[in-house]
Amino acid sequence: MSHVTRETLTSVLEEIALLLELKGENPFKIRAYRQGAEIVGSFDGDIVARARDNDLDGIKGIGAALQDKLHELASTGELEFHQKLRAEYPAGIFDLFDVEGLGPKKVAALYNKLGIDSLPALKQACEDGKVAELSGFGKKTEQKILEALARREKFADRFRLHTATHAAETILEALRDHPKVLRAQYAGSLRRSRETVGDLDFIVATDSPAELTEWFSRLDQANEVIARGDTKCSIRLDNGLQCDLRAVSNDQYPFALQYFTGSKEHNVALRSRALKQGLSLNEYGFSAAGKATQHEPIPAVHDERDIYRTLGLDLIPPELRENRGEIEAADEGVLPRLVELENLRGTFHNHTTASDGHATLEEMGGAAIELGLRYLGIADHSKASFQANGLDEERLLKQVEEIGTWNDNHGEELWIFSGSEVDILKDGSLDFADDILARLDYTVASVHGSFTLDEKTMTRRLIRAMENEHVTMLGHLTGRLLLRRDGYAVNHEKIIDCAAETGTIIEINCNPHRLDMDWRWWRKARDRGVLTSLNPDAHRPEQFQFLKFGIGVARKGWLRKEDVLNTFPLEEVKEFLGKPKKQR
DNA sequence: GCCGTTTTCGGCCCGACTGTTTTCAGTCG
Repeated sequence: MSHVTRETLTSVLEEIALLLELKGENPFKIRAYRQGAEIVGSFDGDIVARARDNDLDGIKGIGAALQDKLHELASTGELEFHQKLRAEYPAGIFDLFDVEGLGPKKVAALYNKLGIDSLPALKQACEDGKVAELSGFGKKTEQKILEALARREKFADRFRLHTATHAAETILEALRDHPKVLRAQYAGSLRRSRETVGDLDFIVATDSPAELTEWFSRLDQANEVIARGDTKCSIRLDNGLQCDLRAVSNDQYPFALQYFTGSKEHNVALRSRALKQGLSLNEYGFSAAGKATQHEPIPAVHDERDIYRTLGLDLIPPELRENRGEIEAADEGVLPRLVELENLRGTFHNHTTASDGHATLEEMGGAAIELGLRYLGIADHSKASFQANGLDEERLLKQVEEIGTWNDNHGEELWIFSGSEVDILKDGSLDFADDILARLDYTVASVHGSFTLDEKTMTRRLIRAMENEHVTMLGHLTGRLLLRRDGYAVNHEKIIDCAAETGTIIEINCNPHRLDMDWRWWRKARDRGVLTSLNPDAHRPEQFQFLKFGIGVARKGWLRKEDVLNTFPLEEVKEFLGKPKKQR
């Protein structure tokens, strides 16, 4: 029996939904499977064990049929219903859904009428002009499919935050400078601080929407205009990133901003709450829902806060809008006061030219002062990371001396903590002996090799490291590189429990390639009493800017100022690091 | 397939845009 994970359950449910769509099944049944996948994916608890034990009663959205199917899948590793559906279509057909402009109806037509079952077959059929002949298709559709196929080979379909943020801020600035724009903001997953984004959404309030969409389509950055109407325009930038503009009236603006910020799941939950109050909510406003018996006046709405207030909720920060308990918390008035960039007083885990950084200790210190930080933690690589010019004991102790000199001269302005990003070796031991580590102010323990251990062994390896008195924090927990490499297998729950027991901090690595540990785990970790540190892992001064991405992760993870070590004043950090780990 | 202080049956979010049509289906968000 193959090993069943949460991922197995969600992907099977999603695949069933797709296959049912191909067959032209009842759309509501299809949605039930999709929602089932969503619920399983974000379930707070060991959903795999619950499914195996047939203990799924009372989970909203998982009815009798899905319970049976999940139980069968979790206990046997297979699901007959799924296998049978799958056998009706070739495997390559799933790739067709990824082509822009192709949905279930068109994919079904391509397969049923032309036998197209793979991307190469699709390309060939378009080039032969066969696709244009199908009813419901035409010359333009055929051309667009070819373009979409070419684009797939050339561009990524998702983008990391530094790329997306840079483009978004440039365009937002231009929008706000436009004389006909009253208010403007970017919405979508970027506003929610997701770890990667698929496209950018801009909302503007204006009295001249058509003029704005026209202007947007002519932006310098627009490599291609995908669509343009009187209220909506989509362009594609040179790097393939799609940007959508929605132009609305000033009255509609808060609704459009709320709606397009999402998430979809959050909005669905919000709308159903509105309906219970006799209100219908969409991207343009509130209206009376159902049989309008006697409708109370709908309160005026000027901004997002008013929308939430009308629904009896505190304003929910965009980062929390994932339908993971934020609506309930807002209802009870117990939303956390989230940490902000301005709360940060220092930062740990930064590199210098001593290992693989591009700036000297003095340059990094100078940049930290310019940023207004009160303290800085240096943590260069250890000797096992020879590819990164890791420090041996001698060079490390020399650096400790240099930092001492810095503190003698500049400590009043910027205090530097001497540390090490010490490698966790394959067996969980550390790259430096305890007596060396004891001479440092702090350490970040990270895995830089032997990534392919199985989950149990990898988890044991990390736990052994955390049990060391001298390990202050764990670096980039899973080693993932977003859009490039999955993290190594590790049992997050056990790591979080161990961090809580041993008093080990888990860093949020703020590098936009990592953003590790993932935001989805932080609320749980926080509730167990685990502390984090927002670490830019800066290899050059500009990379202190990564802190803003880490703040996004922390906020998405429901973290408050008091959950983040580097919001503490210097004296408190010194006191904290001076205490034995267990007492922190 | 799921759900129920309107319902155990009959609902389930919907508006904008494009392309293929000749009044609308499909896709997207």
